[in-house]
Amino acid sequence: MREGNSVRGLTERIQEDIRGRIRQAVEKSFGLKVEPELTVPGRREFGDYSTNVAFSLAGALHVPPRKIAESIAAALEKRGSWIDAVEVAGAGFLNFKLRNGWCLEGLKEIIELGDDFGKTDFGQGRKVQVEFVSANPTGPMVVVQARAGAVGDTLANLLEWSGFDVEREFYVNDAGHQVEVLARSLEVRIRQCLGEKVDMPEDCYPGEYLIDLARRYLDERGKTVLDLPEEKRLAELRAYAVEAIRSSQEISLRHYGVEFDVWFSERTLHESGEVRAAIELLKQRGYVYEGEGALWFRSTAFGDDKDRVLIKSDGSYTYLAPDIAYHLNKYRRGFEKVIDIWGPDHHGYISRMKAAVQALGYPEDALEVLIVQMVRLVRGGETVRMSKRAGEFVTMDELLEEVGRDVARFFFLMRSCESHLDFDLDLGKLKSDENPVYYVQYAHARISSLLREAQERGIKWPCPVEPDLNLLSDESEVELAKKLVSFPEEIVNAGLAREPHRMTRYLIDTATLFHSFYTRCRILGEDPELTVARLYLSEATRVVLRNGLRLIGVSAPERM
RNA sequence: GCGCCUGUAGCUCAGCGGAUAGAGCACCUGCCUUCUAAGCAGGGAGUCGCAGGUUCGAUCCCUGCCAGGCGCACCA
Repeated sequence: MREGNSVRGLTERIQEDIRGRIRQAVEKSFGLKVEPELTVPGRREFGDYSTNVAFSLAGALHVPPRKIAESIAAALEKRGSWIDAVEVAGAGFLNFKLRNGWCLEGLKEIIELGDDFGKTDFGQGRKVQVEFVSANPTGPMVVVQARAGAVGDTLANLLEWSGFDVEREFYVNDAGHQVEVLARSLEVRIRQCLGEKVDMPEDCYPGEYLIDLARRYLDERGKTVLDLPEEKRLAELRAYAVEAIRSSQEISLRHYGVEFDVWFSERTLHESGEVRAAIELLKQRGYVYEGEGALWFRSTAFGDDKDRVLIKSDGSYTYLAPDIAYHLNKYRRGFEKVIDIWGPDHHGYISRMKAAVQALGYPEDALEVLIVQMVRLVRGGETVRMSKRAGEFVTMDELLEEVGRDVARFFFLMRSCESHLDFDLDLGKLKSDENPVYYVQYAHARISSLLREAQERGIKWPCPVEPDLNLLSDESEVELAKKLVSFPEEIVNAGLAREPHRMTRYLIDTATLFHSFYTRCRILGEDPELTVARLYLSEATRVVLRNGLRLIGVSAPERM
C-alpha cells in the first residue's frame, strides 16, 4: 500500500502510472505536455481504462484524432507496467487492457489491511469541518434531520477515510427569540400541570413533548421557579429546556449511529463578545454601513442580491450576525474547509453566508454548503402530512422505530441529497427481498456463513500459504476482484464530490458481483487449491462489504 | 415577480462532456438432492420535459420556455 510517503489504492496507482506513460508518449510524439484524463469505459470490450487525449490534441495539431491516437499507441512504453495492450478504437479513443491478474494482486492488500482497507492519505491531514443536523433545541428532530444526519455522517466518514482531519459539529441555536418562546411555552405547560387555567398563546410551541418536559421539570426541581421574577424565571426554564431537548437529540442521534465531536453553543458567541467582534471586523474591512436605523452588511460586494441587516433598528441582532461570528470562529480554529449541511429552507442563506466568509478575508471556497432536500413520507401510496405548526409531525425517533436504523440510513443514502425524496414506509418496513437494504447485508451474511462452513469442514483457513490467485479466471471472479480493488478510489471520489450516495451504489454493485460469482462458481469444491483461492476472494469481499457498510453506518450481519 | 431543487422505463431513483442510457420494485420465462433461493440467468419496457446553442461528441455545460416542489423578511 505504501509508495514513498503516500498511501493510495491500487487502482489510483495504476491510473497514475498509465497517465504518466501517456504524458511521455505524447511528449515523445508531439513535443507537447498534456494532463490526460482516464475513464473506465462502460463496455468491457473497450478494456480497463480509456483516454480521450487524442480528441483534445486534434484541434491544436490539425490532425485527425485517430492518427494521433495511433502515434501515441506506438510510442507508449508498456514495459514495467500492468498494461497488456493499447488499442485505438472508434474515432480516436485509446483503450488500455491490463494484464490478467492485476486486480488479483490487489486482493492481498485487502486481506492484509482488513478493517483499514479503503483508507488512504489523499487528504494529507488537512483540517475539514462538517457541520450538520444543527436542529433547533426547541423540539424533537424531524425526518429531514435524519436524512441530513445520514448524509453528514457518511460524508465525514468518507473524508476521514480519505485522509482528512475531520471534525463533526452540531450548532446549537440556544440564543435568540425562539428559545425565549420555548421558555415561555414550558412555563405555560408547567402552570397547566399545576392546574392553572392558562391557554397556550398562539405564537408558542404547542407540541405535546413540552407537557412531558413540564412534568419532568416539576419532579426534578419543584415549582419554586414560578416565584422568581420574570427574567430569572425564563432564564431558568430556558436553560433547562434547551439542555433537556439538546441531550435528547444527542441520544436520538447516537441511537442512529451519529456522534458529534463538538456541540457548539450559539450563546457562547454572545457571551464571549465574538458577535460584536465579528461585526467590528467587518466594519474595519469596510463592509458595514448604517441606514434606516439599522446596521447593514454590504453582501452585494460579493454577489448577493441585496445587502443584509446585522443589527435591527431595535438594537437586536439578526440571525446572520451570530452566524458570521460562528463561521469566523470556525476558521480561527484552523479549518481549511468548512462544509455546512443545511435544510432546504435555508438555501437563500448560501449567498449571504459565502459573502460573509469572503468579507472576513477567507477564500470563497473555504465554505461549501450542501442543501439536503425535503423528505416526503409515503404510506399506502399517500403522503403522510407533517406539520410542525399543528404540532403533528413524524419525528426521527418514530421513523427509526418504524423502519430501523439500517433501513433509514440506507434509504437516505440511495438518493443524491439534493433531490427531493419520497420515503416509502411500506417498502422500508418490508423485511424481504423487495427491500434493497437486505440485498447488500445478505451478501455479507452469505459470506460469513460460507467461511463458517469452511471452518467446520476443516479447511485450513486463513490459508497458511499464499493461494494461487491465478486460478481465479472466471469472468465473474475477475469482475468482482476489480470492483473490490477500486474501493479506496471510490471513497476518495465520493468524498471529493460530496456525494455520499455513491457508496450505496458501490455496495449494491459489489453485492451483485458477489452473488453472481457465488452462483457460477462452486467455492467449497473438490480442488483444494481452487477452494482456497475462492475463499480468499470471498474473504476480500466480506472485508469490503463490512467496511463499506460501516462507512454508511449500516450493520453487517453475520447471519440473516 | 425573484431565487433554489427536481423533470430519465409503469413506480422510486442512479448515471465524472464520450462509444449500444442503467439499477431496484412491478410484469413474464427458467434455475434449489450439493457452500444461505433475502439468490442467480434471461425477457419485454425509454422522444433522457420542450426548443435552441457551445462541442469532433450533450442525459450532463449555456440560454429560453413548460411542469412539480420549496424559499423570498429589520423571522428564527
